[in-house]
Amino acid sequence: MGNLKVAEKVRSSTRSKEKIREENERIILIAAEKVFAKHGLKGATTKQIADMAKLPKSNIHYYFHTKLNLYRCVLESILVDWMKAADTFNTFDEPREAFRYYVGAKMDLSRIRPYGSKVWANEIISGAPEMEAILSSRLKKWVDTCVGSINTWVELKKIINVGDAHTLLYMIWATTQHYADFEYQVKILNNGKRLSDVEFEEKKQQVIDLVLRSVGLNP
Amino acid sequence: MGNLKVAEKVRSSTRSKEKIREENERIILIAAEKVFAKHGLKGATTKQIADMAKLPKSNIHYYFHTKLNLYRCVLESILVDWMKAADTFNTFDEPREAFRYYVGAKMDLSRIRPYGSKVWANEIISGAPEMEAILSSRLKKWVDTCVGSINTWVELKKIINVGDAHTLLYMIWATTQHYADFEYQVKILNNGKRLSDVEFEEKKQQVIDLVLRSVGLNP
DNA sequence: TTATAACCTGACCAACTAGTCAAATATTTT
DNA sequence: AAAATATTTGACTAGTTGGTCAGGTTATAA
Repeated sequence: MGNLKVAEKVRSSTRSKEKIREENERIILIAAEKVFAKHGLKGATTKQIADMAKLPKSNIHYYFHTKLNLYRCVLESILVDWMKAADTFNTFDEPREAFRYYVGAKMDLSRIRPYGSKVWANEIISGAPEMEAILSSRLKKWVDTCVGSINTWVELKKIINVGDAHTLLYMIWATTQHYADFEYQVKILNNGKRLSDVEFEEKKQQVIDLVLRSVGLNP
Repeated sequence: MGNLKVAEKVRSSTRSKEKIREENERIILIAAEKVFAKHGLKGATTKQIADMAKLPKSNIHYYFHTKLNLYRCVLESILVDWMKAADTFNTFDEPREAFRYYVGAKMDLSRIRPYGSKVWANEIISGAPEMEAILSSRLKKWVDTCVGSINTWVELKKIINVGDAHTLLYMIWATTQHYADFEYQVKILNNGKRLSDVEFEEKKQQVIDLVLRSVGLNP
């Protein structure tokens, strides 16, 4: 009887209410990210998300109430990683290092979290109805800082005059995110084979070199 | 009586069966492109397309039978413009001109037909279920030719060694299409104002310069 | 003029969808 | 042990969706 009680307590502590919620929310968020990436907010169905998460549909609504709310939670969690990569840009004073590590971080993010990147892309393509606030506040502020850094580097003749610094940022975003958002096209044009880890590291270095040369730096 | 007959004939010739079909198909394709751009294949509804085209929903089905077929027709019509821009690349023997005019053509396409670019992006993001055949045949062939040209230029020391030429092509595609696919983000980061024609021409030139420098060419 | 073929569209339907709810089960607190 | 709280889930519903179709109008060929 004593042993049984211990056994129960162990089981109880490994599946406590808190842990249950934590784990289920995580499972649902991962499943939702995949489904939203493939079909967008409107095209995704809660049934698909439930099947992907291997949970009954009611469970999805129990934890996240509505599809729109779940979608917003997915976007938020992507933004965290996005901003984490963004931070690397301001970690370095020299443009060579700033670009090298930021582009590298963005490439890594595309590799590690391709579905997240696709959800973000889908959201912007469809008019950013849920992201507009974040874009015009947090992202705008970060971009302004970056543009300032780049302009300073131009003034100090550390990099070539690129005109509007936004253009350069967009090139970096677009190119790095291409490997996530367009990964199916990349795969098809790579003779149907997904890029291996080694191949991807090669491409990452090539993208870094392209970016550095584009601002007049010798890689 | 004779006059009436003439009047009828005029009206008849301006709205002949052939013209009617032509015009309605055009109107529907344009409307569908917008709606598919915003919501993707699954998320778009035939009702939305009908409303956008200011036609009854039955009319959409009369001309295109199914949503999937209409979607395929939209994709096909986009591919035509895409390949037209692609042709510019092989029109020039010198890399400076080839890149300059190809990047310019792709930027123009993003400006002129942003919804088309978005539909294409959506299709690839969602796994290219309808495009896979085209990508692995027509597009693959074109890309192979381009890669060949770029490699030749590298061998002739006309441009710097960029490693895998695909990486460079992806950078060009991603950057130019960014101005169409992410135009809402571009707008928000441009203080909420859409790029004017003059501004866009500036960005186009900046993108061209970035690309040229990235391959070691002095713009 | 008449017959035929193409165009047009409101009404309809079967399938699907987001979200609800009540009842059952499991955990935690008292 | 019992009460309170949280999780689980099948069954259900109101609204939406792609697609059909009959019966109409309009253009064209005979």
